[in-house]
Amino acid sequence: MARVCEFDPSAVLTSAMEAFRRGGFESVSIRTLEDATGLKAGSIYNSFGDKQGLFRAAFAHYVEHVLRARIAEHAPPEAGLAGLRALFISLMYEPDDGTLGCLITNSAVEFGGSDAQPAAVHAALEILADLFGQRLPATQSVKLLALYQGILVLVRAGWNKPALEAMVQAEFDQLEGEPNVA
Amino acid sequence: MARVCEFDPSAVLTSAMEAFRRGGFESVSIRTLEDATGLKAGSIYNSFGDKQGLFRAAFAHYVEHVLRARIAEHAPPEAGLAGLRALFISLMYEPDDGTLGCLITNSAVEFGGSDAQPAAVHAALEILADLFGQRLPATQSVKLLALYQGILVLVRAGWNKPALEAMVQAEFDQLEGEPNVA
DNA sequence: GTTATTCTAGAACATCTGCTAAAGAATGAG
DNA sequence: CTCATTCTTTAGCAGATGTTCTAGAATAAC
Repeated sequence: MARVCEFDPSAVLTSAMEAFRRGGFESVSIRTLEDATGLKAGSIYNSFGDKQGLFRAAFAHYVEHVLRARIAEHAPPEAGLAGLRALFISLMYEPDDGTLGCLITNSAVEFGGSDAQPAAVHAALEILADLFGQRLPATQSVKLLALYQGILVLVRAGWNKPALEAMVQAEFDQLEGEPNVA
Repeated sequence: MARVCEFDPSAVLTSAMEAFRRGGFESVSIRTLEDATGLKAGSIYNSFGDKQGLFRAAFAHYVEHVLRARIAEHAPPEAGLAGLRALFISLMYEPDDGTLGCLITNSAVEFGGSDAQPAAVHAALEILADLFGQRLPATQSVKLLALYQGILVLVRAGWNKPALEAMVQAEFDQLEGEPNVA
């Protein structure tokens, strides 16, 4: 019926996602996104409506292909607390030293000041909260959620990673030593 | 010898600080800072050199008058672990529901993607690390640092505060129940 | 091959960005 | 008062910003 798209949507979203992870929403320009994705501005607007639309798509892509993939890899349902431990440890071994940052954490901070915190951010945090809540009592699952976010902040800030890793190990040692009922 | 400044430096820095806490560095424009501080662009550049200079000054102002003041109020040296508990709880009772956010946490995230993470951010994190380190063993003090950052992310994201508060109470109950040696 | 439809390319727009230059206003030393 | 010095104000610049418009290219049903 008409001309077909030339680009690979998944590759484009991955590139845009990376750019947004690195610089946040505001300070990544359409020109930068052109370079990152290989698309021209016209095509971006044709495919995603506007910059926010591309961000929304990239955010969803992140939740699906980074967050959910990480959970599936390290902490599948049957892996229990050991899986959660592996999940936390994996945060210290990100490809580029973790300075890319987590798009969820970064967005929570960047949009936290505006009136309209995107619902997607809250929903993404809820995924982690649910994951922890299935394997630990309420207070401890909230603690893990906060710890998770805090670790990502510190990793992005370049904090000493061995110290963070030792802390995670000690924390899970304690968690596994206790009688815990979800 | 010459004309004297008309503005109150501390008030100006407080206003600028608030603007930066709300929106970060990048997305707060000089025009916004003019409105926030009451100064005209010319005066800002005359007094602080450039936008980064104003930010640096506002950041130092935050460390001195918000972070250090909060520590002095809730967790003076003699207050021990109970003081740290009060410090953490205070994060949930910020004037504007905490959506302003912590300038340190926000900056760690915003500048984490660039090559040059400002040294001031690391130094500010170190203040907290030292505070915790004086009252707890290493692994637990790192945990508190991460928890602190994570709580600020979650508060800024609008997360359920009573749940966070309960988590903090439980965590410190456990911390005080153990035999801890710094 | 025609044609309706969709994608791409590139230029262009209005607005906003950080920043500066020039002129006017206030100060205190002499 | 005089005058050098410093602050404040205003206007404006050059470049970047998100977005749109138009022309051209590719597709697939007919």
